[in-house]
Amino acid sequence: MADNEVLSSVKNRELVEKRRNQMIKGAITLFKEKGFHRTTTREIAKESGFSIGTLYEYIRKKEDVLFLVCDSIYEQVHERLEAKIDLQQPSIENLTNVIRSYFELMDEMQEEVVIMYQEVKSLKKDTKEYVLQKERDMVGMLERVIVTCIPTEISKKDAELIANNVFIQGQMWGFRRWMLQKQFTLEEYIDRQIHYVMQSLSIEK
Amino acid sequence: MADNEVLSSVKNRELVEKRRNQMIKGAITLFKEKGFHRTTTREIAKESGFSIGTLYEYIRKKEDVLFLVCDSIYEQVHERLEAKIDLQQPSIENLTNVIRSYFELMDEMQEEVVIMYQEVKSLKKDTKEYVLQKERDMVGMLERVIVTCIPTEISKKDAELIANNVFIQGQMWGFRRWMLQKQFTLEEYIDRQIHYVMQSLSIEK
Amino acid sequence: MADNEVLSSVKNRELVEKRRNQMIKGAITLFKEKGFHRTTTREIAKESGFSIGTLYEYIRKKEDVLFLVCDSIYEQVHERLEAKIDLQQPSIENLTNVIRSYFELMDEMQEEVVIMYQEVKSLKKDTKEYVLQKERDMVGMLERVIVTCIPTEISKKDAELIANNVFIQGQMWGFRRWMLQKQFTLEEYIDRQIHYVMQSLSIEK
Amino acid sequence: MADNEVLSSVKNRELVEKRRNQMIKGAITLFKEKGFHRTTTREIAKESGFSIGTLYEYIRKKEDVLFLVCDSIYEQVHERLEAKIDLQQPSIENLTNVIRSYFELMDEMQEEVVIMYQEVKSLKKDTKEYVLQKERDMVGMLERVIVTCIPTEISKKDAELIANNVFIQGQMWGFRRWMLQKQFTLEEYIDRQIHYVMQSLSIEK
DNA sequence: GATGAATGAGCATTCATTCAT
DNA sequence: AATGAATGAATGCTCATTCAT
Repeated sequence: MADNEVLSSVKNRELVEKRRNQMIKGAITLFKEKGFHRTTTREIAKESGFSIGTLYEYIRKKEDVLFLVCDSIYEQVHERLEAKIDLQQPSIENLTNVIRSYFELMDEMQEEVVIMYQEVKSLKKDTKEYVLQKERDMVGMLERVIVTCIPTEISKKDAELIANNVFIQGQMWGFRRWMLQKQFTLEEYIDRQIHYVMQSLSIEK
Repeated sequence: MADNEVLSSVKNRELVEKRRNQMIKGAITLFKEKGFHRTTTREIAKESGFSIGTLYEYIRKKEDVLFLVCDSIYEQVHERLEAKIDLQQPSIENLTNVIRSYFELMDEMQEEVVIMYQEVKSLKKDTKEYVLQKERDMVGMLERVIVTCIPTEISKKDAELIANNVFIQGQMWGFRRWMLQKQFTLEEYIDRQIHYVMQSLSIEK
Repeated sequence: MADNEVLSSVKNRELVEKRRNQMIKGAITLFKEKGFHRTTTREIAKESGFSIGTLYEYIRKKEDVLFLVCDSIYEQVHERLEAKIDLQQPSIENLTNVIRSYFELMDEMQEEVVIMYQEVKSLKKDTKEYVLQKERDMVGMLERVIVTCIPTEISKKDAELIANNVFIQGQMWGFRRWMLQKQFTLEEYIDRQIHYVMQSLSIEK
Repeated sequence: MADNEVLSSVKNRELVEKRRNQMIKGAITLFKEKGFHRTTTREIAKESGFSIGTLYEYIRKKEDVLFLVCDSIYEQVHERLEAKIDLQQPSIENLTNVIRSYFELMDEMQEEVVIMYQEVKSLKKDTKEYVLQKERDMVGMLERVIVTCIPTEISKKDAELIANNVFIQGQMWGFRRWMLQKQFTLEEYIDRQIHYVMQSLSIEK
């Protein structure tokens, strides 16, 4: 984890992790409701279950909370997605499973994804770069699975583009829910999108 | 236009329109740089070429500026896209032209699109709903073109999904430029995406 | 004056001067009581007769108030001292008059002098340098009067040293009042100190 | 010493003294750099080599540290000056030696003297009175040496005034170093000032 | 209609001090 | 005796909004 990118006055490692988890949980709740800018540090502290003074024992700036939140979300997505991929042997079925898992994950983590989507831009250059790199990694993961699993040849660029498409179609389910979730069940959405992806990869399903 | 959703103390219609256009132009410049929350009303007034007092003669709340900006952007996109569509007779070529035009437009208006993307959430319920309706309209336009132009049958749902995919693929070119624009030229991007869309529509190209 | 070293959002020159004078007056009252660090910006605003928001229309940082205060005090001392000097023809009597005036001035402005004495160090490098230059100028004035008024020759260095001695003996009357003002009346103090200075300059009185 | 003016939770006398010396040393280092108000208790604890909790075992308030520091500085000055005086028989040479020693001491302890000069005012009434009494004592020492060493008669008042002058001329070397130390070497400064003092005392040198 | 000075609620952040371990 | 995590009052500063001219 990258918690250690953010400086803390408290030395006890375990405690730092514990408090930061409280903080991340509290902050996500609030960011969902009102976004980063409209959430005050006092609210974060309160929601996290400690005082404003204590909050600042574990971070240096309000922005650190946002970074911690973004980092944590990616960490979770990454971890859970990797779990699905690692265990499997390359095969078409495998590919569809991964994509399906990814979509399901995006469904479960809708709110978190929306936060990331809308707030990453508020990070300072360095930390933003750090978080975007994580996003690149995730797209990279999808790309690798695509390349590995399909029997046909595919150019690097095409793989990359399709990986990007899949990636944001997953996110889209969450941040365009007001449009999509009225028309589709999750199942339908996943089935159709996978169908089109397979077509793109010239695979009859 | 929906300028009249936002109340103004000034009665002279023309003047209101003129001032609001200055304001929108100024605000877009600033929002591109620093986002809505980090831009102050004073800055907006200055950039627009009038005083803070005058700014508040034409709006009621800071949020009104954001609404005006979002509305204006959609208006522009809508207008320019409609121009492309209206003139054409339904045909496959026509469809690809529309999609191509849309992608090109998204390229030209990248920054504006990013603003919309990241700031709409800051609008209050009512105005947000208004803006999102515009987005629905645009997706609807794409959907209609798809349905009209292809010779094959396609279900409402499939058309809708593909329209949504195209819609956000266009936006993605702008807000994921840090990823895509390093790998693709606009031409390449458009060609590949259109290719996949056509595949989805079972049209050999 | 150097008011213009401190930026103000308000453009009306006269108003700026008026408000800053209120501010300086209020701040001096408070700084006398509790010093710069223990005085809050809110207190300064209140004592000056306006709101905290208004205070910050006329300064950028709390430190600006201190600078304005220091600058204003020196300005006054300088002005009043110069008035005494300009009008007179060089003569021994003249010299004693200037020194006497200086001591009397230091007596009148005791509190202000104490503020300067104890708070200048809190200024940032640049502004501190600016204020110290004013102090150098004042010592320079005394030095010039000494050199001009006495008939005997005196080295530059000696004149400078004596000017410095006189300068701080004047200040000492204020900031060591707890010691001196119990033992001496102002008259006595001035007479004795002038006596010694004249001795230093080898002038029989 | 007056350490016992400041209450400590720790009972072991030796330990208290040891810790307080660490504290005073650390605090002086920091006060030189940034003054009392800008130095935090945490910094003092760290610089002293122990934790913030431990710091508060040996003092009650932050101001206690300042008192301890001021007291310690005076103690040192007093002690070292007394050493010079005690050993000598009254004589003119003796007087010049004491004054010379005092000036040399002020040179060595410049920074400490500046701290005292600028921070004593931050002490609460009682402790300030205590520290100022020490200053009176020191001036008294100088006064006594003057009276004792010169063959001529001198009034109490004149002796007091000259002692005060010498006292602050010594401090002035430190706190006006930006002005004086560019023009004079320590030797020159001492020689000239002693010369003038002797003149005041009507002693041909 | 235009201006810009005034307002004060609101926010991020700091830091002296306490107290359980 | 020593530690350092926790606390929250206090503070500098910002900024949307108003309103007299």
